[in-house]
Amino acid sequence: MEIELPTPTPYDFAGSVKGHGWYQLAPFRWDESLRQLERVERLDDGRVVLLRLTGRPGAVRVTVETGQPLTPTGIETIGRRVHWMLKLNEDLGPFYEVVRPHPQIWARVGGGGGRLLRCPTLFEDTVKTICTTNTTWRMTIDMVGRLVERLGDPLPEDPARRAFPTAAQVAAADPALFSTEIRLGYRSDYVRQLAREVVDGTRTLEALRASGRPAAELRKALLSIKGVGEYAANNLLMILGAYGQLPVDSEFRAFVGGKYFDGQAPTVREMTAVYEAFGEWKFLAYWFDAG
DNA sequence: TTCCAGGGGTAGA
DNA sequence: TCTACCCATGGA
Repeated sequence: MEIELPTPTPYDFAGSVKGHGWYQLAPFRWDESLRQLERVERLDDGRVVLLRLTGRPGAVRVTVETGQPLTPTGIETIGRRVHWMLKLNEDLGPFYEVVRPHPQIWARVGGGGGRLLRCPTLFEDTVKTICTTNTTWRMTIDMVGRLVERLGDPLPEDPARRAFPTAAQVAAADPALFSTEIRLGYRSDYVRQLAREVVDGTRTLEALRASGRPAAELRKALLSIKGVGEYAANNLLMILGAYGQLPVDSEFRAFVGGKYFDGQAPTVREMTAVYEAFGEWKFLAYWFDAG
């Protein structure tokens, strides 16, 4: 069956999805020939379905591969999650205005990009962000792939493809599995602790997705997660739609140092000052400045 | 062998 | 607030 979600104007489906590496992490998969984003998704009732997303004029089409018809609740759930993942609710108009005078950045986002892909739950985005710290992107892809492969629910029609594990599934997993199979390194303890906190209710992670919360409040909550520091918190603020903080990591240092400081070793304060004029849109300005 | 990759926690100042 | 040191993992 199919669901059509109206999109803002301008909107570039592929540009937005591929503007960030998240589309390369399981259970997302990008089909370049079809320009289609796929994702195995576990619904609240435990059913596992395959979503195929494609850009249409004025809309995103969601094709749901499923043996049995979806319930109205299931359809509503999928629509809501896809809407969240694609950030279709955000008003990027002010961002476009701020970067319009910058030809290089404007060329990369002016046609409707900038709605960087996120996951249906903040739990998944947080786990993935932790898996980007102190490692290479290649290893992040592998770590997330193993997490999904070992703990996620299989798609009935193709059991090799799986959904992202729920917090309950991560919390209930045998700890030995992490060291022998999933191999997140020291990140395993952070991920498992977060999953336990979510399951036992001591951390109401998904509540942070509610709109209207001040960025400072979100930031404080995110930094209280073990394994989430400055870089990870600012990356998650971006995920949540707050773009006023920069993700200062080795990539940021290399890019800003190379482009604006002739390869010298500026301080973090000097580097972040480069994007000061972009105000509440610093993250996206940096992101598309870097390419 | 050593270094380090899209860092972060902790102890000690 | 700042620094030194440690942390699993795997590639260079």
